[in-house]
Order: sequence, then structure tokens, then C-alpha cells
Amino acid sequence: MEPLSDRQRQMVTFISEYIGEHDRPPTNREIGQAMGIASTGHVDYHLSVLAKKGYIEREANTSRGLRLTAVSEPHPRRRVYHVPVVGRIAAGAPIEAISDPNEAVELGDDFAGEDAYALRVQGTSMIEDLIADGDLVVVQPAETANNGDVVVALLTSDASEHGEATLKRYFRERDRVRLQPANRTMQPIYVQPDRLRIQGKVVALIRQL
Amino acid sequence: MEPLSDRQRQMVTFISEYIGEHDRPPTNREIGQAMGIASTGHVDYHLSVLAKKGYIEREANTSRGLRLTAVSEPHPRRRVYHVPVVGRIAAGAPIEAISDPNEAVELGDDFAGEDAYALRVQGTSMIEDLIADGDLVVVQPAETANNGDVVVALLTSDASEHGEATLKRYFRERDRVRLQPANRTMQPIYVQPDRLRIQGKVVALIRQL
DNA sequence: CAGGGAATAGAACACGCGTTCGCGGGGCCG
DNA sequence: CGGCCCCGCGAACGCGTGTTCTATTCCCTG
Repeated sequence: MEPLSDRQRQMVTFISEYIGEHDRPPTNREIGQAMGIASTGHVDYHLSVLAKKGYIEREANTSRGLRLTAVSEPHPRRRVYHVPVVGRIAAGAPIEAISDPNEAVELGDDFAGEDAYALRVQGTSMIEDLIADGDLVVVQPAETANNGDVVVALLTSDASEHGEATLKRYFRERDRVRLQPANRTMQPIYVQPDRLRIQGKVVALIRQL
Repeated sequence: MEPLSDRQRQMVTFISEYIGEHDRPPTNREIGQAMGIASTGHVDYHLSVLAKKGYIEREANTSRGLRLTAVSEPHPRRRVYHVPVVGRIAAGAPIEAISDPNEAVELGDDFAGEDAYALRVQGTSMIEDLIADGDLVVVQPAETANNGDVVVALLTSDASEHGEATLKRYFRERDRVRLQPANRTMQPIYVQPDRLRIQGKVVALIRQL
């Protein structure tokens, strides 16, 4: 990114603070006053430079017609995703698509992506993988999985459209797929690949204590 | 909150959307145009009503001088906290106060509070509580704890200032405190209450897979 | 030293934009 | 019927505000 002069950096800082305080961009005159610039024309000059260098965007003939671009944010403000809790999942039980709009979690981009969603785990089928009843799993939609991934899988028990969703570890074996629970008291499920649809991978786990 | 007429609710909605799109409030004329109101005076009338009812705040004689109050936000925009990962913790080992500014997580207010911080767990001392090596625990600073809480405790082995930090379950017993690991191979620690300082409670657990 | 880029002043112009005032029309209720 | 509230129009006033132009000073560089 193109470098800024001290004065210009100072101006970006002021704009950022002003927005934080007022929820709207400052006027040219307000900028000038804050920076000790007497001439609005001169403020305009600085703004045009900032725009050319890409630190702000301007809208012509519009009051307060400027906005900070991503690069000029002090801390690049991590993306935060709104991850809805869309239902419950357990071994052998279908996802209850509750989709309660009240239930959702905010997660940074280390845990969630664009269209991630969360499911509340029901039961102890994954207990040996340290996934407990009541935990929240964050699911990233995916079509495929690697061996050992914890996935949300949909079993189309016959040719019907909808089947059972389940949370298991995925293992591809020759001509079949093994869906392995992490619970000694439960047996793995073996299924033909064409009877299985992977809904997504579990990318994170959250537990509230 | 005082009720709004349909038209007024519609206006709040538009303002909210406009801000979402432009990062600045609309002008009275823009509001009128969007809502099919020909007279700017009439828009002003509506705005004054909204202000009186507390849905917006206005600043007189200021272009785009309005802002939505908390109540008028569609989803009240959950608070998101920047939770720094300040170190590692294990049974019997002190917290390494790495405080790497690069490592932090963004968490919604269901998981974290104002001055929460996170620690990466080292070792398997809490494995039976389903807290694994490498997990992240979110700690809410606190002076006291209830029986059974998972706490970060500081053991001042003698009268010295600093001691060892450890992650354990807290149990008060008559004249002593039992710090219980969740690992059959480990023994509980018994300590006099005055040799123990509770740093905080573990309020959430996060694991990236 | 000449020249060019950054910083600045001052003034003027032309819209942008909030505010005010007067007027009219429905619907509801005592 | 006579208020009263919500909804709307239109116009005008006047300050808010972006834009443009002309000059000036300082510093750095060739």
C-alpha cells in the first residue's frame, strides 16, 4: 500500500475516531478544524490524495461522502461471522431443523467461514473424541471429507430423498465407507458411498460451562 | 418501548439498511425518496416523532445528523469481544505469559465478557472432563468459585508472591481446598485457602479441529 | 540555483440539506 | 359535529458543505 505522509495518516486516524464516536463520517470542515487546517479547500486536497492512494472512498457532491476502506482500519477488524445454531444432531437421529433465530453464536474467522452453521450435539456417541452431550459443533459445509474427519453425514437409507443425519468420523475403505462413532458401546456404520451424502465437516467445538 | 406506526417502522428499517450499505446515515431527502414522501418537511416530521419515541437520536442543523439507538437495531448487534490468548496452562506448570498479540479469538457475548482471556491447555490433566491438550479455555476473571467449577488457580507455595498456576476443579472442604484433576492417574492437590488465589473461572472451551 | 512536490490560506460558488410554515385529507372517538 | 392524531404536499429560508481557483511557503533533489 502506498505510503502516507504523517499528516495524512493523522487525518485517517481522526476520521476513524470520529466515526467511532458519531456513527457518521466527518465533514471537510470538521476535519480541518480537528487538524488545525483553516482552509476547507486544503482538506479537500488531502482527501483527494487519500482517495487516490486507496485509503478512503469518496462520493462526489455528497455531504460526509467519504468512507474508510479496509486498509485504513487500525486493527483490520477481524471478520466475525454470525453462526446460526440450526438444530440438534445425534447418532441415528435426524437433524431437527429448529433454526431458532434466537440461537446463534458470533465467531471469529479462525473458527467459522462464510456459511458455517452450528449444531448442538445430542448424546454421547462421540464421547471418546471428547465431544459431549450439549456441546456445539461448528460445521463447515463440504461435499467431501478426508479419512478421520468428523463429519455430518446424511444416510439415504434407500433411494429416498431424505434420510438420517449423524455425527461420525469418516473413513473410506475400499468399496464402502465406515462411519465410526467414538464410543466403545457403539458399532460403526458401514455404508455404500452412493448412499451417503456428506453435509459438512466439523471444524470447531464449543462448550459452555 | 413506545409503539411505532407502520410507516414509522418502515422508516427505521430503511435507515438501518441505508447505513448498512453506505456507512453513513441518509439525508432527509434520501429518506423521503425511498419512502415515496415528496416533502422534506414531512420527513422531518416523522423523524421528530421517531426521536421523541426514542428510536433515533438527532443532532440539530447537522447533515445526516441522526443515528439509530440501540432499541431500533433489527438484531441488536451482539457485542463481540476480542479475547487474547495470553498463555499456556497445565497442571503444575506456571502460565507462560506469552501474550502474543497475534493470537486472539473473537467471541460473542455468550462466551466471553469484558476482560475475559484465553489459555491454551497443555497436557491431559483434565482429560476426563473432556478438556484435551491444545484446547482453548476461556477464562473469566473471578476471585471466588463454587464447588465443582473449573478454575485457574494460583498456588503460592509459601508466602512468596508468585507460585504455580494450574487448571483444576475447585472443591471447598472444611478447612482446606481440594483441587481435583480430571485424570485418574493424577492425585488431587490439597491446599490451605490462604495459599490459594483464584484467578478466574473457565466459562467456555473451544477446540479447533 | 531551478524546479517540483507537499502543505496551507482565503475567498467564492453552487448545491446539499435541515428547518419552518401554511394547507389539506382521512379515520377515530367523545 | 368537533377535536385530535397520523399522513401527506409545496415552498421558501438559511446555514451546511463539497468543490474550484489563485497564491504562498518550505523542503528536497538534480
